[in-house]
Amino acid sequence: MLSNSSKYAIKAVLFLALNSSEKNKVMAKDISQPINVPQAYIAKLLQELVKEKIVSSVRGAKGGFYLDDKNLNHSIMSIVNVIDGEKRLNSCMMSLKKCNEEKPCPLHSILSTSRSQILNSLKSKTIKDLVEEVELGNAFLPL
Amino acid sequence: MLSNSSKYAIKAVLFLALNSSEKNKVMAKDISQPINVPQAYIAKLLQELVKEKIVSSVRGAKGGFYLDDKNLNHSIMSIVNVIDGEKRLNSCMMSLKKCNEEKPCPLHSILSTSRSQILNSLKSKTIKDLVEEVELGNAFLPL
DNA sequence: TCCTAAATATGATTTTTATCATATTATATT
DNA sequence: AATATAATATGATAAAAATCATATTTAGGA
Ligand code: FES
Ligand code: FES
Repeated sequence: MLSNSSKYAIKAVLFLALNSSEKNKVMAKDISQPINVPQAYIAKLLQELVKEKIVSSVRGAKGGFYLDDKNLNHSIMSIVNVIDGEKRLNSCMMSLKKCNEEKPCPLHSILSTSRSQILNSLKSKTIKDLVEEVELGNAFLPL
Repeated sequence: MLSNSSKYAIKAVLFLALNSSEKNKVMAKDISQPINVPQAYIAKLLQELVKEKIVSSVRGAKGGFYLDDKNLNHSIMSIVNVIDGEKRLNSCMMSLKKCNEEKPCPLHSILSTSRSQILNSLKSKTIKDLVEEVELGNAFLPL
């Protein structure tokens, strides 16, 4: 479904959303442990997100990663797109050249509605939305 | 979502369902081209399916692969399970240790219903079901 | 019984994904 | 300005997935 890297990235972003701010930056090494992803690995992923302006950062002493209000309004899909690329989730499930509505493969008929729901959720839900779920106690973030 | 291998395997099985029978076996090399998967690759995948009795085969002259009535009643999920293993589709989408209904991650809340629908379809739909869709002209099998 | 055809077992190679490591650059503090 | 700190750029290594290759086994036909 999602790559490991995307999953890690989402965890890290949510962690930042909950535990950082412009005046309270968090270093890679302090993200690594609570989300259970190796430091060098999460650092690299965060760098890609910074490049796409989904995460903010400043380097040097007192530096670190954080999310500002603009960052918080990005969709979950935008994270996945940066890390996994656009086509991972919408290619044909039977590996036809392309997923084709006019000439759907047999799996298309039975799976594409559910898949669209997933894609739509990922597109419409923002980081902020998920954070709210956690704050309301409807969702959890262990490891 | 599904691995390449699983997608290839499903294509091959559907091709066999439509073009083979006990008295009309099809060789790996004659499956390879129409489904657009390299011969050595599809042969290996089919061997795994034979081992799990999802596909039938006989070797030697006049041999080849085919599906019998029993084979046709296997679910699509059974193919995926043989090729990808059981946990590819139901692990936590944020890579928590396990997908946990009691302490769901933020993605769980928004995605798990759709994912369950996908899993249920894959479990309930048999090879025969999909073949019927193709025969009715509701689904297609190019490349 | 031989010969040929085809799957099977096995494993090698390539590509992609995941993971680790480090030298460089930018920032704050002294 | 000098130093320490932390991200960044870059690339190396490891593991997994995808792909390719081949010797062995089994079945049919001459
Ligand atoms: S998923 Fe195969 S055509 Fe859409
Ligand atoms: S998908 Fe994360 S807990 Fe179910």
